[in-house]
Amino acid sequence: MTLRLHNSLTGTKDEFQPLENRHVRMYTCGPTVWNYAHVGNLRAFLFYDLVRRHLRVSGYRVTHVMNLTDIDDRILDQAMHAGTTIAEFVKPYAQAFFEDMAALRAERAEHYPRATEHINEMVDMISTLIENENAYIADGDVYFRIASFPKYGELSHLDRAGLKAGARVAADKYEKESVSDFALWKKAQPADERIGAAWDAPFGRGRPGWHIECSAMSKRYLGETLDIHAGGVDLMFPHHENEIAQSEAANHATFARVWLHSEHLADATGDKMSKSAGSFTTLRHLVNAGHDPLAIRFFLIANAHYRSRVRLSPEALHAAAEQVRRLREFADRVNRTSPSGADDGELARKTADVRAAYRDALDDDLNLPQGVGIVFEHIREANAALDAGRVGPLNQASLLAVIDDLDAHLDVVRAEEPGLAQEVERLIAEREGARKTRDFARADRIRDELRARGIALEDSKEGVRWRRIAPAG
RNA sequence: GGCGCCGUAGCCAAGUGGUAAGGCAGAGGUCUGCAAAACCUCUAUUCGUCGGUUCGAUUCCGACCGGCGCCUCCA
Repeated sequence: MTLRLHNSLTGTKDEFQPLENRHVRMYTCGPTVWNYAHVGNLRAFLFYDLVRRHLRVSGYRVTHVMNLTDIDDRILDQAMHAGTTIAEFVKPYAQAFFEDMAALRAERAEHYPRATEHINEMVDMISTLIENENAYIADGDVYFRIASFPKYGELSHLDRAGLKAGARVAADKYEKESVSDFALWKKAQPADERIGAAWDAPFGRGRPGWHIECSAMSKRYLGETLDIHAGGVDLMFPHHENEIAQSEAANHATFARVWLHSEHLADATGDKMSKSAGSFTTLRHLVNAGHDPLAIRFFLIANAHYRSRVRLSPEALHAAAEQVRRLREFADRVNRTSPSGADDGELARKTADVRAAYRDALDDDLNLPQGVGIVFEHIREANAALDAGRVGPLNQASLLAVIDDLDAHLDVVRAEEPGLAQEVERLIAEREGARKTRDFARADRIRDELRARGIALEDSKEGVRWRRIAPAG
C-alpha cells in the first residue's frame, strides 16, 4: 500500500505525493510561548512527530519547520505585567517547550524559526500585499482585504454569509472595510516600545499580526508551496484560512497541498482542554504525579487515532504505561533469548504478515492504534513460541525487526533506562545469598524494600532480572 | 442560527456490506519457595434508539436521543 493521508482541503484520504521526488517540505504550527504547553498542545506536537517519522520510514527526506510564536497579544499583556521585555518573558517558556519535547522523545525539526527573528520577511510580504491591493492601511494598522481573495473559506468550508451575526466579532475598533478582514500589522502603542515589541516598516512602526509569521517563515525555509501543513483543528479557522489567503495572494502559488489537522485532547470531564477555560494539564503536572513521560507519549499518539478526540484520564494513562511495559518486557525477552533450535516456519510467515499489516496500518492515514493492536496480537503468539522454545535465530531477528518497526514511530522501547545503582546490585546479590540458604523471609524483605523504591525483581531460569516500576504507594 | 464530529464490553479503543482487532481492569488455571513476568481459559449473539435500502448493516440512508467541536484568544 502507498501512503494515504486525510487532507482537510479535500475531506478525503488522498494518496500522498510530494512535489519533489523523495523530499517532503512540511510546516507545522508550533507553540505560542506565553506559558507552559499543556498536554493537549503536546498531542499536536507529537502528531507532527508521528508524521515526520512515518515519512522517513517511507523513505522520504523531510524538511520540517515548526515555528515558535514569540509575539502576540497574550505575550504582550504578560510581559507588560511582569515588567520585562517580551524577549525576556518568553525565554523560560521556549526553553520549557524544548525540554518537554525532549522528554517526550519528539524528533527535532530541521528549523524552529521565531516570529521576532523574521520581521523583515513579514514586512516584505505585507508590502507585496499592499502593492497588490490585497491589503490596505487604516490608521496605522494594515489589514488583509478578504474581498480580494474569492477562495477564502475553502479550507474550513465556512460560508461567511452563514456566520453567526455578531459572534465574537468585536465591534469595529478600527477602520476596517469588513469585519472579517484580519490584521497583518498593528500600529505600535507607546507601551509596546518599552517591552521591545515594535519594529519599523514602510507602512509605519508596529508589530506583526498573528497569521503573517507562518506565511513569511514557511516561504523563507520551504518555498512558496508546501507539501504538508499541519496543526490542531482549532487552527483551521481562522489561522490556516488566513495563511492561505496571505500566501496565495502574495505568491500566486498554491500554499499547501495537504493539510493535516489533529483533534483535541479533552480534559477529564470531556470538554476541550484549554488555557483560557482554565482547565489544562501540563507535562510537568503529570510527571510530578508519577507518570512516565514515555507512557504519556504512548497515550498521546497511540491510544487513539489522531483525528479522534481523546479524554485524558488516569485509567487511560495507566493502560498506556502497561502497554509500554509489556512492549519493553517482550523486546527484552527476545533479546535475551539464545536460540538453539531450528526456525519455526509458521512463526516466520506470521511475523512477515504482521510487519506488512503494520506498515499498511500506518500508510492508511497513520493508524498507529491499529498498528499497535496488530503487533500486540503477535507478541502474544511470539511469547507462546518463546515459552515452547520454538524460536530460531531467524525468528528472533524478525521479531526484533517487528519491535523496531513499531519503535520507529512509538520510540518507547529502545529509550534507555537509568543505570542500575551499585547498591541495588549489592542487594540483589545479598538476596541471592539468602535464597540459597533458604532464608526466604530475608529474601522477601529485600525484594519488598526494592519494590518500595521502584525496583521490581523477577526470578527466572536465566537469573534475577530487575526493572523500574512506579514506586509502591 | 450555520458548518462538522462522535456514541463499539466495567474503562480506553481499531474496524469492515458478510457476521466484532488490541490494551487496561476482573475471575480461574499453568509455572514459581512465594511472587513477578509469560502463556492458557473466561468476560459484547452484539456495535445509542427507531425505521429504511439490501440476500445480508455495527458498517449505507433517514429520523430521533445523548455528548462535543468550530463560527476571528486557542494545538
